[in-house]
Amino acid sequence: MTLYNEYDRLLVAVDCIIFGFHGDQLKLLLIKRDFEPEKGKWSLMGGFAKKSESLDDAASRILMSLTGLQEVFLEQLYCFNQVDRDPVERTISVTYYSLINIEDHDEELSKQHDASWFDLGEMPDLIFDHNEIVDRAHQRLKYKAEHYPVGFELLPPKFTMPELQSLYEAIFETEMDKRNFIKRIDSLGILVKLNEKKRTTGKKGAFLYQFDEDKYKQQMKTGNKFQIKP
Amino acid sequence: MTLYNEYDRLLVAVDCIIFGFHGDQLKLLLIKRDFEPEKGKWSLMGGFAKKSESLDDAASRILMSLTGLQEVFLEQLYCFNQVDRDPVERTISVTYYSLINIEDHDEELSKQHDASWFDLGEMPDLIFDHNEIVDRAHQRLKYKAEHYPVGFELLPPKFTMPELQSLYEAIFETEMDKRNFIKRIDSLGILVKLNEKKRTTGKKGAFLYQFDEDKYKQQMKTGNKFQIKP
DNA sequence: GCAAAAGTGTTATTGCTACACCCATGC
DNA sequence: GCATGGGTGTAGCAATAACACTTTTGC
Repeated sequence: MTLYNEYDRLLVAVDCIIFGFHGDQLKLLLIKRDFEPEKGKWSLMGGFAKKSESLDDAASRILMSLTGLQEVFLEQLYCFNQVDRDPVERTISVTYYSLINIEDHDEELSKQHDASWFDLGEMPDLIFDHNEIVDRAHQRLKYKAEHYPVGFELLPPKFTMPELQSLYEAIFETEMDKRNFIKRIDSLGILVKLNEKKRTTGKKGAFLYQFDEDKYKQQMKTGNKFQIKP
Repeated sequence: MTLYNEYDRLLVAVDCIIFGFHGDQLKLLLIKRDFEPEKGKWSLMGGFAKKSESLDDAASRILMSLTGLQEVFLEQLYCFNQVDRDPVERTISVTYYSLINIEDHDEELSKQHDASWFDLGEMPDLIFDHNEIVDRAHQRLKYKAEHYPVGFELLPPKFTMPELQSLYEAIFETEMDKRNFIKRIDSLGILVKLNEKKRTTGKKGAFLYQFDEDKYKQQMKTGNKFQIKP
């Protein structure tokens, strides 16, 4: 079939916003771009879509190539489509944001790409419209973390309540009362409290918790809704 | 410059989900497709992106060509990207949803496209993945209408409380208590009550209201948040 | 023994839900 | 005069927000 012949074909970039969390700070993994244009500037990790591959798969591939991670949280964010956003050629960018446990990523790989982590509040100027993309990703993360249990993706499997709280404080850019926070989390009925303490922070040590996927599904079935208010 | 030479270019479709509201029902404007493949089947209105045009502009153009409307609510929904979603050629579809006052659209134009309005609950089978697209659009509309004053886009400039309520009931697929509904709307402080009644429905007639953009902005400035709970 | 972070309950207020009767008018 | 849809208030309950002291232990 040779229908659709008269129409334009476009370059489709796939760019990834990679969130991590460490030491009370939301962080983003950025690369030093190693090709023209804008070689040497900071940028989101990206690549181009292939004809034989879905964009979802392309995003996975690109994320994998920088972090070594697969099967992590990865969701389409938005298609940025201004005509002149890339000076070389008309390119649209379909963006995906990812939430990873910062300890899991492959440091060797990220070194190869001249990548490094930046606090969300202290980002350099990025190429093209990437700063705008990051803003939108943060907005989406705020929404998503409020209504779905995605925060845990940014933490190790075992984490403490103070860690969880400071994660949400970083995402929402607010401060919260710790008693109210714990009450809210507790009432969700989706965590398991372990009989272990993490002793690295503080001197008393804090109990470790785990997110329990099954408990979460159970809660949703019974009509309860996940929600953490900012 | 001839960078980026090695990469694939893709067909980019732009499809529009056009919502309307009439007689207690959320409705969608669909067209009978007049070209192959799937000629004669029901479909969303769409077109292909041009190299020299942003996708936002393409969506406006496509919406305009079917409804005659410009400057109406139009927002990007999602990029559907499965490799085999269009059997002819690899095509990604960047979708936009629109909210229009059903009385405003140009019936001549829509006749030319063999378009007609369907209740959201009584949709025919659509081509490709368009049913899935509609589902996602409805999900988005639920979210958007809950948190932003977009419902008014679906109504005439002057509307009654019972009309507004049944709009929200249609969007959220729930029933609401009319006293609580009015209380909530009133407390937002964004409507102007007019000294006119609409007498077509019922025998008593219902007071007309108008949405006041300035009042809305004022309310948001003072920290109030728009929210209509389902 | 003291500094640093973890853990723990109660109260006041606010917001939300549930609920039933009268009103105005067209026929 | 009666049928139809429009309009109105309150009370009980649940969720939320505000708030301060004690505990543990590494140094």
